[in-house]
Amino acid sequence: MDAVFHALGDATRRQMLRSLAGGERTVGQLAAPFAISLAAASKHIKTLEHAGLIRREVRGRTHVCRLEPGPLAAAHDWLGFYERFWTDRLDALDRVLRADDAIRSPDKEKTDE
Amino acid sequence: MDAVFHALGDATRRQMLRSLAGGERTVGQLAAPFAISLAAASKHIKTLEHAGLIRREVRGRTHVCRLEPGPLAAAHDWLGFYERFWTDRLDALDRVLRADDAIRSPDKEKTDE
DNA sequence: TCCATGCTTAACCGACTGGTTGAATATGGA
DNA sequence: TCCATATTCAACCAGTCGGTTAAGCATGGA
Repeated sequence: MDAVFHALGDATRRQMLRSLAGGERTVGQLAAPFAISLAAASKHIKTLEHAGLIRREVRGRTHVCRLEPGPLAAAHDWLGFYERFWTDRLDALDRVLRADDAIRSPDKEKTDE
Repeated sequence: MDAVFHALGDATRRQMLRSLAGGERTVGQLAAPFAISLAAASKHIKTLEHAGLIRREVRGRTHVCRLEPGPLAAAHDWLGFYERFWTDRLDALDRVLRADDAIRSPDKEKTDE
């Protein structure tokens, strides 16, 4: 989990994942959009691989990468735990607006406890 | 987004968020479970604050923190973009199992392109 | 066989990270 | 007023990060 969030905490790597969402990409293809050396890109890719976010298949002299969605799903689930906080908040706002609009009953924002 | 994922990329900070899911916590309360100095905990909290994940309210000499769900929702949404990859994968598995169970029609795993 | 291609590795650099300790700041209470 | 409490700030340290350049290693094709 540490490795996953850490890997996601870099815009270059997130863009690489976006690219991989379009299908398989070689290391060179992944590196192309960025103004960095191939060595630097290679490190980014290794970071993604280490986090389990991509899988690499060596075909001849090219390394073909594909998205590995498992860790993304795990991170999504982890964040999902907090879903009630933003939905609750919207519900609370909704209640306040509804009450305010109708009968003017003061209703304090209630943020759990 | 960089700051958010970076903040989440540390187990200590993630545990602090979990604690805050239970309601408001002071800096001291957030720091208590960890075998680190208060100064170190203060830095973690500042990191969470900088990422917009928490809000701080100074009450007298204590600093009370509360969860700020917005960036968590944003991260959740960002990951949601990839949802089709793990659901697709499950769908594919489902199709394979179903076909395998019924009529034995070979169906290659299809990972988009 | 020889060379271009695709990519990794190694060594290095400046910046940042997570941790420390010690001092500073500000509030609350006796 | 004086002290304890709650917290930050400043300086420091070792380790990691993202980047570089230069060299190395396979593979594919002429």
